[in-house]
Amino acid sequence: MNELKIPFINEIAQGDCVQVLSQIPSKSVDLIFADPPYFMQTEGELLRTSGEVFSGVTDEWDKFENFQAYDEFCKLWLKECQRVLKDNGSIWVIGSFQNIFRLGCLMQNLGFWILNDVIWNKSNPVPNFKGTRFCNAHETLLWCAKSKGAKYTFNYKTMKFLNANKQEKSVWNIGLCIGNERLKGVNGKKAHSTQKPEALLEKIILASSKEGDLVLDPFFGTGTTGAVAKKFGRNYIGIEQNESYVKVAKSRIEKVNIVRNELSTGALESKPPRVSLKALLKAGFLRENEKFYNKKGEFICTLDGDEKVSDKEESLSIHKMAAKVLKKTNHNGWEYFYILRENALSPIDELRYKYNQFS
Amino acid sequence: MNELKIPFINEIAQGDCVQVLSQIPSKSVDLIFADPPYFMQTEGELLRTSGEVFSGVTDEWDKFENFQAYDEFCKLWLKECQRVLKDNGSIWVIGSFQNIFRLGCLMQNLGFWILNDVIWNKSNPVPNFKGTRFCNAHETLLWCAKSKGAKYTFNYKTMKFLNANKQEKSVWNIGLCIGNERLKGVNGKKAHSTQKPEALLEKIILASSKEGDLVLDPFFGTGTTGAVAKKFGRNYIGIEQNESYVKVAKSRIEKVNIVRNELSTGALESKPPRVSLKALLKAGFLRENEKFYNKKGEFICTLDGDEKVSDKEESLSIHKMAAKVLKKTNHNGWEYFYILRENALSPIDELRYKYNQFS
DNA sequence: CATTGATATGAATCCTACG
DNA sequence: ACGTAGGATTCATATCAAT
Repeated sequence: MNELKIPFINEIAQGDCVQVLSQIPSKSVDLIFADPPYFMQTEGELLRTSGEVFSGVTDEWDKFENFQAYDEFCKLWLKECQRVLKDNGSIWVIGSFQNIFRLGCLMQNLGFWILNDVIWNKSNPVPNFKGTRFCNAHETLLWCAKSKGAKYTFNYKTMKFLNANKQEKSVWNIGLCIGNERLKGVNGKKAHSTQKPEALLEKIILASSKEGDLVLDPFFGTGTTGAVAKKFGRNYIGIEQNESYVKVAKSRIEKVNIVRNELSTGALESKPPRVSLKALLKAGFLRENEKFYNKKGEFICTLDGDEKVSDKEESLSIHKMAAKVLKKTNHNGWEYFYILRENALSPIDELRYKYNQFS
Repeated sequence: MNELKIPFINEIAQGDCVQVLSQIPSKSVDLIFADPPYFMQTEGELLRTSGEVFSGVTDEWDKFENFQAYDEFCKLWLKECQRVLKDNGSIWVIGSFQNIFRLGCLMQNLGFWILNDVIWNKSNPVPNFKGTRFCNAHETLLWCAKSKGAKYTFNYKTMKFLNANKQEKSVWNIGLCIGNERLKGVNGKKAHSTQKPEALLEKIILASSKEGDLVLDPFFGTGTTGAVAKKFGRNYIGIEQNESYVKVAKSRIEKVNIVRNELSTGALESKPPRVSLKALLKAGFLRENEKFYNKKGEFICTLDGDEKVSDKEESLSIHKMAAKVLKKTNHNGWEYFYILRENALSPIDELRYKYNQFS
């Protein structure tokens, strides 16, 4: 195995994003979350309807000459991200309409493969004070595999569990980062102008990483990614240029308590053991010529040899036989068939778990 | 005025999109809605969980060699759209993650100015059958002015009215086009693989066009844009290559009934008449040294000359005076002040409407 | 007629571990 | 790396038949 010496693990590297990235070995990171400058192109002051000045993003780090300069900057850090990402890793990038189309186009051109564009639908957005457009109530996240056809981690069942046991969709309703969660500077003002809510990072990390994975955030800010990574038992690397952000992030992450549960460990993703009929027969869990019934107790077919079942017309796998009965193309035979034990129906699905336990 | 001879008004031009566009005069169109091919890049067959083949988009018109070919195609029709659009017109483009980032980037590069990216959040999306990603439950619309700083139509109050009198946001919850609305071919199958819901076009047209405006759709399909344009008293031009789509669209639009109400006419957008205090005084609606009260009947200030009001400290406009009392920078004085008529408080806001009516 | 249940379907970048 | 067998996977609506 290649023992890569990866620097900055569970640390914050203060410095230029691309320069620090260049020190990280290729294919060493499982997950990347990037919240780059949005290049908002705001001009002048925006007044609230009350007449106060709205405190938006006016930071120096959000200023670029033009689209071309912004594109070039993004191409640099995106290429480095692609290099440090493991072949089966994935990357999330967040933006809004000012920059996300440039990022998406760039990423496609670089060979990233978009898995989803996820909409962060803000439940409490800043209104459009002047009534000149629709209230901009969302931001867009791009979730990409390293390349077309590349593998990636997706904890489908964990996401489903967190969504009232329904398949999670591409639109997420999450509130802004406000209240106690919003980090304040010594002056009582927000410490960072674009701090992301932990709920957003929790979903991202639980969806697309495993316990012990390494999560990289090249625009670490006040460290939401690091805090959530630590909370759920992931490792992190933070890169941040601004010293005051680094300071805030460090003390924040120190205070984080680790949570270990079925969500963070990926326990919900476990798959049933792969056991063959042959093995079950050999171990005595199935009998020769065993009769298979459906849930209602209707006789369907008989074990034929040690691999297939027969309905006297033909010999098929349990899956194909279940599908045949249901007039479908595919069906899971383990879930369809029952056998008789002590005059009662017993699901064959239990057998593979028992076999796995006792062997 | 320039009397442009615009062809194809309230007709469907059958032919190549760019070729037909080239026949339309520059700066002649108020609104464009474009639903181009998405370049879905699907491969092979997708099976439903039941084992049946899912009938997605396999049309020839959605096939392109690669991103470059797609980009070049889009650049051509987008440039023509920009040419035919009036300086104060706007354009909507719809897509999903396969193509929208390319379109957005292209449009920014061409000088279009993004006003909003609007999310069509589908209430009943097709699930992800295999559980491999988040269910793709939305599409993205780009709404752009012709250039930075260009004017555009936005019927803010109409949108607010339709959203339970709250400012409309950038995420719209709208269902898929199904049921009776979905046009069927003679075989009973969907006539077009990607027919858009009328609810979507209704919102777009009511938000960003005026009665009598000309709405262009360069990818007309089965004519949802034309049907909704006609319904709300707008003119349309449809461009569609496929003869069978044109046929369906024509008969569809013929059956459309025109609806004329406060939404379609833009009546909700009317602004209060601009009347000066001087004019009100001269016409006798205000008296010399008239006393101004707040809603509670508390005396606030006195008419000072014929342009300002005075609280004995200073002489200000009614707006600045209202703001001063409320300790704000700005406030609408017309809505704040009342006068005494027949021993009752009467809003001064009424005066400018009365003046307008009788003069 | 109201209710229930089975079936159909919608812009889709839709499997993976093992040999 | 590549082919193949095993087996895991769906939500909201509309329609229509059956009760």
